[in-house]
Formats: sequence, structure tokens, C-alpha cells
Amino acid sequence: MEPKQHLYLVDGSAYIFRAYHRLPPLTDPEGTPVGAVYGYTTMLWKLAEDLNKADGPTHLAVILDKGAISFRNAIYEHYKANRPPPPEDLVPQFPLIRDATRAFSLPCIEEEGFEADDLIASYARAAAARGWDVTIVSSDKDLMQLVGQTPGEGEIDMLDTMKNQRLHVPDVIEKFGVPPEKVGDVLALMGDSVDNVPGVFGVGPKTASKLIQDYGDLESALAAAPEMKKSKLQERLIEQADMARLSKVLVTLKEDCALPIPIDDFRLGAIPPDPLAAFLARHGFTSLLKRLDIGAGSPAAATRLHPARPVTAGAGPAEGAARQPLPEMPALDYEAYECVQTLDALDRWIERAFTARLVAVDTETSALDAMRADLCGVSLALGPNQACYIPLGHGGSDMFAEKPEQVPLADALARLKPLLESDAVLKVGQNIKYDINVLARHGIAVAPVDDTMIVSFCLDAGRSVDGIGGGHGMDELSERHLEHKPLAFKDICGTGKKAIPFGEVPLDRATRYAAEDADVTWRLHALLRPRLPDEGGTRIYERVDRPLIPVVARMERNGIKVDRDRLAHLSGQFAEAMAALESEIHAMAGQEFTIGSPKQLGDILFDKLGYKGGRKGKSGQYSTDQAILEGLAAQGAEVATKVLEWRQLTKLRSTYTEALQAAINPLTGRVHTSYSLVGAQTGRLSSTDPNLQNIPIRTEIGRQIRDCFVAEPGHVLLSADYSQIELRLAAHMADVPPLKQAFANGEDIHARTAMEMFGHVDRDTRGRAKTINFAILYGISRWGLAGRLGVEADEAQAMIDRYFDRFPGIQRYIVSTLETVRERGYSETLFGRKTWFPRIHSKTQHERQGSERAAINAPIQGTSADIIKRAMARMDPALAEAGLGHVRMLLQVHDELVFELPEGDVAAASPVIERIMAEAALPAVRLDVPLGVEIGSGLSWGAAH
DNA sequence: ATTGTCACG
DNA sequence: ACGTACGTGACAATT
Repeated sequence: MEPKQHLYLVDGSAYIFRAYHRLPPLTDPEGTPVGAVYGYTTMLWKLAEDLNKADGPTHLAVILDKGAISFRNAIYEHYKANRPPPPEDLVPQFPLIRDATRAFSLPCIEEEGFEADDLIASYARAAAARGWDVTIVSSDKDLMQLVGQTPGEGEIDMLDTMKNQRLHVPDVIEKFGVPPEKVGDVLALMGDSVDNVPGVFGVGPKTASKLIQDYGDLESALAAAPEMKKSKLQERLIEQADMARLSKVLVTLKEDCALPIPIDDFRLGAIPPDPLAAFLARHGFTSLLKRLDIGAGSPAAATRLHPARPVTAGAGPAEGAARQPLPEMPALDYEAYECVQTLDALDRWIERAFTARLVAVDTETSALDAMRADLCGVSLALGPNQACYIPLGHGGSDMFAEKPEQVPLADALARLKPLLESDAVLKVGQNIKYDINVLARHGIAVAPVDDTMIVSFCLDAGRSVDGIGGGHGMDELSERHLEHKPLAFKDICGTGKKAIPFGEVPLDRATRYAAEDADVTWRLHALLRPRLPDEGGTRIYERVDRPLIPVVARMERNGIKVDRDRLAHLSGQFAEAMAALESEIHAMAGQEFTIGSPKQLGDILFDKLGYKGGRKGKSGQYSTDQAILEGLAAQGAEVATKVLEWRQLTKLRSTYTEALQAAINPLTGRVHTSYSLVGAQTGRLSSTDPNLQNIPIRTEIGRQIRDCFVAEPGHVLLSADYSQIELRLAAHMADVPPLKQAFANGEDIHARTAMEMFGHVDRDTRGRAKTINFAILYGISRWGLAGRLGVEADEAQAMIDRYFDRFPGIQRYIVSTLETVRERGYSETLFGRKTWFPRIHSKTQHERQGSERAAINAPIQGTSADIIKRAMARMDPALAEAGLGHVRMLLQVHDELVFELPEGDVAAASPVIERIMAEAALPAVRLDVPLGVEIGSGLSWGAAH
């Protein structure tokens, strides 16, 4: 049995007139008269206070008149013609009623051609027919026709908030002498001078009521008139029978209007305080504002957090959950989608979205790069199958070509902007950072947002095995959670040479594809988002990853400047050197071959030239990787040295000097990478297109590429990086006193390790100690360490044993971490980020051990990622507060942040950046070790180190 | 599409 | 019998 629903319908237009006459002529700080608005606002406030009561409304909407003309004017041209124009200082208050309603995040309905009464009647009947109770908040006598209860349906009553009276059937009978269904007949006879309903002249309330009581209804009374005793009344009843009939039509409410917004959308949720506070502040309603801040008795009191939840297939409303069970989601229906091609249709969707307070959004573009792609359209979803596509850039760029009917881009964006920027409406996306950036380029700052991809990541990171079954892409999520395979992009646009841009796809197919994406996103959100609190994902999602979305989006839009000429120059140098090496290598090999082919190279080196190196891999191919070639070089094989040099140059040239030039965005002149927030299982970011997290630094020749990343004239690049952050975290997490102490004292940690391990420090022992330290972080194996150090496995084992001995805590950490991962299936960072290890119990030793090493590393690497993410999220506000709002954060490279700022601001910005990074774990986690931050600046990235 | 190699933290 | 450090992404050759 469905819990009882209770719909409140507020007659907003009628209310404002009453409020106007009852309240003093207040004006707001801008001088706008707001007396009536204030009255209206307090009325909404009072209603909102009932929101959490057991017998209060579950659904609510405000209904307004739109325009002065309705269908009744077509029937009777004098209808409402007597109305005096509204007072001058009331006129500017009409639009504010809508603003006030929006400020409460309540739906606001108005429909051209119908009066508020008709919409109220239609909604009331529709809701009652579903068994809902309905309260009409009004004192309009016309609406009293609706009061009562049809058997099997819900009850309709009225509420007069000014008199604080509820009106039921007996009250109507008392007022009119007839039951509600006869009220229309009474009204028809008596007429209404205000609305200019003629009625029968000389018949007032008393007479009208008496006539209907005596004869049953209007027609019977009119029919009986000739037999009545002669009187003025009888004469007029006969004479004006038609006027009475016309009046009946005028006072009869139209109860079957199309409902512009489904009733389900009126579902109440918590009222977000921010938009309300902004409204109250703007209009100087300080006493209400104070009550809101205090929280006592305010409508937002019960739920100060963001309401962030869907409306119908709810993801667990804060306080209304018990009332509405989660309905089954209907199967996906492509026919249900709407292609929005007119401004009116668009407005309707936007209004509905405001009402729903949660909308899934997806943008379609001409390409994958958010910083270059053109907008083709936007899709919205408000519930399962309630989705639309708004084409905006279809039909190609040819100005003269015939294009499908579309809302002009600028108009559509102007309408979408308030919705997409509204604090009160949560925008849900799958990888919404992309949409944020596309729309940011059109001047829309999308916020607040939720991201299904990131929700999935916070729940299920690492769940995939070999990339199968645990990814966070939409198609994959849809198949996994919705058992639905969405239309494939390539089936819509084709693939390869035959591919067409999305803007060329016919609208019907585009609508199916695009609206489906929004629909699926909405459904995924409804399914996944409620899992966060149940599965311990809320903390990391709400406190770390979600706040990072707009931050990373802005970094991507900032981009970084690269010196194209310098890159081109380097490229040329590399090419020359490569050509020289190539001929030398060919000469040494005694033949020409493709040096870049490991297969050919292996055959030349090992078969033709006879070097020793051995086969490797199931392919039966010779391995020619760096370690092997270095081995050969050590034996005196000069070819190997040349090949290594050649390889380095080709790598640098193709991956960096050439690719980076191509990556310069022609619109901005800068390089904009794309960060993935779900790219690394540990919680690290990853960078693509281009990858700016692997720019060379280790070799001199590679460093020249870093010098090509430059600041704008008058500016510098500032690089701030955590020093040894993972080792510091290991010292804390494993609780290793000597390591903690060394960090507290600011010692050279590798030297300290060398001292502990070997009893003395020199270049060799420090280098070996460094290797061992990293080995620990990565989950050590005797063979791995042996290979790295060039010693036998048992010697490596002896060193590991000694390390465990000198640094007590490390072994305990490893054992207990593995124990928990084996037991629970996941590891956790200090901030609660989970990484799953589905193969921790694998029967294959190799797989199992691989998982074990990753499981030892994940909490450390992941905690480091959490910390820098927290620093990033706090950085812009901190800089702004210090008057450094123009300092731009450009890049993140795992333990490093790169900024661009005017040269003169380095001294002011450095301590702010340093502090935010060093204190990023606080207050959630108090580390036993300090977080060291090193800062440098210069004209290029290379110079900033 | 997969493999080998190598750039980064 | 295997094949070793954790986490990534891009390119070129090869399938």
C-alpha cells in the first residue's frame, strides 16, 4: 500500500493581492517595493515549516496567473474587464513572486491561456484521482467548488493561511447553503462584480443559494422560472437565463488542463539554504535571514546539507524516505524522448528541472577535446525515460545550407544558464568535467555537480580484472547496473573514414542517442549515489573527489604555454642527431634495417652480430629493452650504446617535441591536458592528450623539453612539490620511530637509511639505500631488489631482513595490510579511499603476489593522492583570500603543483601555497611527520625546479 | 588491437 | 614453468 501523499497547491496570484493590502509599503535596499513579496515570503515560510510534519505536504506547487487573457475572454469579452489595473507599486512585485518561489526551491506553474484556478482544479482532480489528499492554499470562493471527496479518491480541502483556517465540506455548505458541487450554480446566479461575471441582476448570495437549494441546480431553477409566482425575480430569471448559463460557463473551472509538469515532480525535499539566503539578503528581509542562519524553526533547519537527490526514483530523500518506496525503474523507452526545437518547449523542460532540483546533463560536441570541440546539443534527464535532447549545432557549418529547426544557440544558452548555475539544482553528469569545460567556454559556470563516473570510482576502484568488468565508463556502468546496452557512438556516427560529426546526425537518431545518455546517467545516479553512505564512500567522495571536479576543470582550461619555436628547434636537432646515429648503426650492423623494430633489432644484435642476450617472452622474440642494451654496452658493444641514444631521441622527438607542438590549442595558444579523476586505481590523477605528467626531467637532454614550458611575459612558473611524501607517509602509517624522527629532524632520509643499513654513508650506500626505500614502498620481493641492486637474491633477502630490523613497524604494516585486504577485499587510505584487489586470493601465484605488492603500495600512494587533492581543492580559495586570485594553478604531477603568476607575486604566493600543501591532511588526519614542501620559480618549468 | 619500449611520480 | 617493485600514457611496429 502506497503511503499517503498530500499535495499542496498554492494560489500565488490571489495571495499577493491580499498580502499587498495587509502589509505596509516596504521597499528593499534597491528601492523596489516588496511589501506584498514579504507577505508572500512569510506565507511560504510558514508552509515550509510544516514540511517535516507527519501530516504536512509531501508535494507542493505554486500556481500563478500568466497574462490577463484566458480562454474565458473568448467566451465573454467583458470577462474581468472591470478589474482596476493593479496598483503601481504592486506591478514590480509580480515577477518577484516567482523569484521568491524559486528561492524556496519550490515549483512554480503558470500556463498561457489558463487561469491559476483552472490549473489548480486540474492538478487537484488529477492528484485526488490517484488517491492523494489535496490542500488548496487559497480563499478564492470559486475554488470551493473543488472541496470534498469522491469515493475511492483522495480528499480535497482548502487552507487560508491568513486566517489559519481549514475548510471542508460543512464549511462550504455553511457559506453557500449548498454542497461544493452546487457552488458553481450559485455563483452563476449571483455573478461576480470583480471578475465581471454578469449572473442574474438582482440575485445575490442569499437568493442564489435559496434557488439552488429549492430547485436542485441552475437548469432546474431556470426551467421552473415560468411557474414561479410573478415577481421582479421571476422576470429576470426568464429574461437573463442565457446570462446565467454564460456565467455558469465562466465560473466553472476547467478541470482537464494538460498538466505542464507531472505531479510527481512536485515532491518536496529539503530546502537548500543558500539560494533562499541570497534572496532574503537581496530584498532586505533581515529578520527571516537571521532565522535562517540560526536554523531554529527555519524551513531549512532539518536539512542543511545539500538535498542532492532525485525526485521520483529517489536516492533516499533525507526526511521523506519513509513515505515513498523506491519504485522500479521502467524499461528504457526511446519513444519517450523529446527533441526540443522551440523556446517554449525548452522553457518547459527548464521549469521542470528547477522543480525536480536534480537534472542529468550531457553535452554532445563535434569532437572529444573539450577545449576545441563545438557544441552540438545538450540533453537533460529528469527521471527514467524523462529525457530530451536540445539540438543546437546540427546541420553543419554551411551558413546557407538547410538546417533542421533548432532553438538559436544564444537563446538556448541564455535560458539554460540560470538552471545550470543554480545552487538549488544538482547537475548530474557522467564525467561532468567535460561538460563543465564545454559550457564554461560558452560562459556558463555549471554548479553544483555530481558525477556518476566518480561515484562509481569511489565505490568500485580496482574491481576490474584486466580492465574487464569494473570500469567506470557509462556504457560499462549501464550494462553492469542497469542491464542495458546503450546505443554505441560508432553506430550513430560511424567509424573510420565514414565517420560523420555528431552535428550531421539526423535529429531523430541524435535525440535517441543523446537523451539516452542523460537518461542512463540519471538512472545510474539513482542507483549508485545511495550506495556511498552504505559502503563508506561518502567521505572520500564528498570531501576529496567531488570538490576537485571544478578545480581540475579550471586547471584544464587554464592550460600552459609552450614555446613552439623552441620545440621546433629541438625537434630539428634531435632529427639531425638521429639521422647521424642511424647511419652509424646501419654501418655497424652491415645492413639497413628498421631500428625501431624490436624484432629486427633483436635479430641483428643477437643473430647477425652474435651478442649474448637470450630469448625472452612467449613471442619467442629477443628482448631489446634498456636493461639488456645497457648490459651489451657494458660488454663493449658500441651499437647498443648508439641504439640507446637513438631510442632516447626518437622517444623525445615523437612523444614530446613533435606532439606538443600539435597539442597547442589554436584558440588559446596554450596546451590543455585532460586529467582523468578515475585513471589510477590508487586515486591518483592521470593525464592524457597530451600526458603532461611524464615530461622528461631525469636526463639533461630531456630537461630541455621542460624548458619549453614557459610563463607569459611578466610572469613566472612556480613549482611546489612534496618532498619524499610517500616515504613520510610510510613512516607515519607503519609507525617507524627512526624514520619519523629523521623526518622530524629534517635529515637526508636516504643517507639516514644508508647509515642504518650499512653503518656509513657514501654515494654508493646512499644510492642503494634509496633503492631499498623505494622497494619498500612498492612491496618488496627479494628477486626484484636483487635485480635492481645487482646482487644475488639471498643477499637481497638479507638486506630486507636488516631493513625490517632497523625500521620496526614496516614488517608489521605489510603483514597487517595484507591481512585486512585478504579479509575485506580492499585496502584503505588514511582518508578512507578504498581500492579493491579482486585477485588477492588468486590461485596463480604470480597474480596473487602482484596483487599483494599493489595492496601494500596502494594505501601509501593513495593517501599521498588524497593529500594533494585536498590541497588543490583549498588552493584557489586560499589564494583569493590572500588577494592572489590571479595566481593560476596549471598542472599537477602527483606530488607537484605548477602555478603561473606575475613575477612580483612569488614572495606573497609562496607561503600561501606552502602552507596549504603542508597542512592539507589537517584536520582530518594528524600526521606524525611534517609534510615538506619545496618551492622554486623561474621563466620556464625547467627553471622552476 | 596488441606488444614493446620508455617518459614520469 | 613462470617472472618479478607500485602507479600511469604515448608512440611505433606489428598483428
